[in-house]
Amino acid sequence: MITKPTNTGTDKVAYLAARDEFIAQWGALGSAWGINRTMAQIHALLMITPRPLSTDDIMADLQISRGNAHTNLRELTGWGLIRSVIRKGERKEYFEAEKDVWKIFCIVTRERKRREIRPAIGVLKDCIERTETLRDPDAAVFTKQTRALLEFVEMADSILSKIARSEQSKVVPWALKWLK
Amino acid sequence: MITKPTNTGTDKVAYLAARDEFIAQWGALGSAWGINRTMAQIHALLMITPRPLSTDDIMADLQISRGNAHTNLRELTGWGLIRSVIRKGERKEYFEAEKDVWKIFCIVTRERKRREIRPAIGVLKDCIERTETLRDPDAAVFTKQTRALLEFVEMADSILSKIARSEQSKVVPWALKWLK
DNA sequence: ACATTCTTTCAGTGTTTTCTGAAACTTCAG
DNA sequence: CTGAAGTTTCAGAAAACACTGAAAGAATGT
Repeated sequence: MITKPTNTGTDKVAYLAARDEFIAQWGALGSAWGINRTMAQIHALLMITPRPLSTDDIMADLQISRGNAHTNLRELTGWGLIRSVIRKGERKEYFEAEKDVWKIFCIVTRERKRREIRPAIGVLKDCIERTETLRDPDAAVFTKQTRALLEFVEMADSILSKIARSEQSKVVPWALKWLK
Repeated sequence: MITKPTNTGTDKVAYLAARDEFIAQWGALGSAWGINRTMAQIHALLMITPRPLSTDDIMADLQISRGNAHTNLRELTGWGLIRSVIRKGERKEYFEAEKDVWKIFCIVTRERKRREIRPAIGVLKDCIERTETLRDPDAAVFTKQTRALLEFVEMADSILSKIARSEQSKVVPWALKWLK
């Protein structure tokens, strides 16, 4: 005899299916933006789980090895997207994610600025410095183009800094108004 | 006897060194953002070269195979970042890049919206739809969190659309003013 | 000191992504 | 129609990247 599932039983199944879909897609999205798939999936899992999870919980849920889970949890901690939680009386380490979407945005912005935008600015400045006094006509075009890029990237950088330093409560109403 | 290099000779050497550095770093930056290294390098090369280049020119310059050059040139064309130029009387196809930094930004924004943001919005909507009526408490948390994400992504999408539709001449002065 | 529990590391392996090069195809001039 | 010039495709090779699992290292309690 087949047991008739309870309502909460079917709910759980539907929920878990949607949840898995979300985790999988979030992982794929991460990939497209240069973020390791597993890292994005762990992040997704922690974002939508209302309680801290241990390394073993995550290994079991995503079907990944301890080493993989460990490395990516550290990486996420490095970004500041998750933090570890120690429960008193327990030796195991648990992890919980920052859940506020605005804060997540600010963290990612700050980190990408630090990791990629700043170094790019350095390279551009270096290229300009090394070529701006040269007489070669191709060099002149090169300098001009890298200058334009530098100017743009520096402006984008400033604007992002400003936004990421603002409160969501100030930016969102402003954005809504501006969008009309 | 070692030939003393002419001024323009040393200039060329310095320029080529800076140029190679730029191309290499632009490639690395592309990688970090989920863009194929070669595609980014070809883009860099075309951006800073004041004349259209043929597939063979690019193969020689970046030391890559015909297939690789071809594929990535098509991909860049697909993004709208470069266009092919046919010189009359010649059968070979040449390529030139969009050089206006603001236009490049708009193109990349539009394409990433289309390729990644819109599908992400689809996934989020689907997850919400499938879980919003469930009674399970974890499902409720899940729906709430995905709703928050959806709201944020949709707002970001609108703002980017608006910016990418604007003229640089309108946005830049506004940004400068706003930054003070 | 020792056992237990948990974390960290990393060499080896597996997977995914990208690249090569040669063959097939297209286009065009003669 | 034929051959030369150029383009496209794609199977297999190479490179980059990610993952596993087991061993070593910490931390804690007894």
